[in-house]
Amino acid sequence: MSADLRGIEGSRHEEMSRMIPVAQASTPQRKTLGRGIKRRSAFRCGLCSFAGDSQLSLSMHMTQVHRPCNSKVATRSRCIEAELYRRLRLASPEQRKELLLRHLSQAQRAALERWILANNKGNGEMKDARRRLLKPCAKMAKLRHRRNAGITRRCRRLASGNTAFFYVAHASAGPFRLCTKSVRDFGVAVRHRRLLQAIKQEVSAKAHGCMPEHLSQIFARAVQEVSARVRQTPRDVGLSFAATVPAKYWIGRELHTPRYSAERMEAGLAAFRALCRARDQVYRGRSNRYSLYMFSSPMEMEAAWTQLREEYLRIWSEAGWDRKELQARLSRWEACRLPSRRSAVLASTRRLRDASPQSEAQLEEAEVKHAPSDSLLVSWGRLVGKKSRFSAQLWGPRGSRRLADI
DNA sequence: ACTGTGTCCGGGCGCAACTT
DNA sequence: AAGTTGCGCCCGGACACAGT
Repeated sequence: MSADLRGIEGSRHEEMSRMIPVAQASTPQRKTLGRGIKRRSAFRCGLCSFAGDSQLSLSMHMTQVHRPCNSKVATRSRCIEAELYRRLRLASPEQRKELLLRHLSQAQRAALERWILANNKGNGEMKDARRRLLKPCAKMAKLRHRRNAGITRRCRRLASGNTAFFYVAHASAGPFRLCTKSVRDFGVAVRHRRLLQAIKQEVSAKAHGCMPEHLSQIFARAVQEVSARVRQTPRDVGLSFAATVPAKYWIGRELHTPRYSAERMEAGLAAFRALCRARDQVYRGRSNRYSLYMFSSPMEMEAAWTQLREEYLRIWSEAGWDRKELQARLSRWEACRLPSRRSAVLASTRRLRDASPQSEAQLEEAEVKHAPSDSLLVSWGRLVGKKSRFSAQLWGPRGSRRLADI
């Protein structure tokens, strides 16, 4: 089976990758720096001379061309069928069709189809299908309720003593969490859910590779267009939304705006844009404790958090919430996060020390001096804006030094 | 009584460092 | 080189509680 499909690797992957658009891949602020991947001139492979024009083309290249030929492990990234299937889903239906027709032989198409049928059981929802491939047992309970996906049923006790069920449809469209008003009729909730799904699809179709600040316009337009198309006003379905920005590094969770009804779209989008502006001062993307500080220094992270925190407080207090309580809550969340932030810094410090022997003594001094105390992270906040010796040594004057530059 | 809102939680995916 | 691990990001769902 894999043998059938391996025929597509090599000469064809460049052309394929050019044709598949992928979210994030071309997003300018995303920096890709990893195994054999260098960022400088477009998307260039560090192991050969291949130069792709998107992250997808490069990752396809890495997976297919540099895949070890003796690998027998069927992990997600090692399974050709799963990988091809995953990437095809990133393309639009037209592009997918063209890719399949142009680049796969009949035998390969049949092989892929067999694999999809074997692993997918013809389920409509791709996401659950994918989960099912990975953990067959764990997801079965949810698949039984496939029809209910995206609709929450709530049981309420009425004054008469009887109970009644209400349904609320919800969905995510990028950073926006959408939900509708609760209704008694499940069929109505299903229609609401379809509307939300349509908005979601519209947003994801148009948001490929765009900057986060443009997402708000795309979202607003999607709500308008889809509502007009299905002849249901946002008011009819009681559409409301909240937007989120990632903040796990600082508080272990996302930050979100209050919920805004569709009538207050502009206010909600303004809040979202404000949070984005603060959040996007530093790297946004997948990273771990080792790679985090390749992109932003702790001081930069701290400065971004200070601003993000301020914006969050402003937005919620404008919505009528008590500022002191909000501050207390943020501090509580922050406190829970301090140990892992500290370990990230230590991991990064050790890594930089190993990579930069000439400054070893200085780094060790900094580590010994600061490592044992949680106050290190707290003190960063105070150091922001000052030219601290610590920051100057590790990350250079502008805090933009990377391992690759060392 | 009914509805809207915020919080919390769990699970999957992707990436990169680490270990074998 | 291959496999493992840890973690951030993303998403969906459940629930309690306050407001109308």
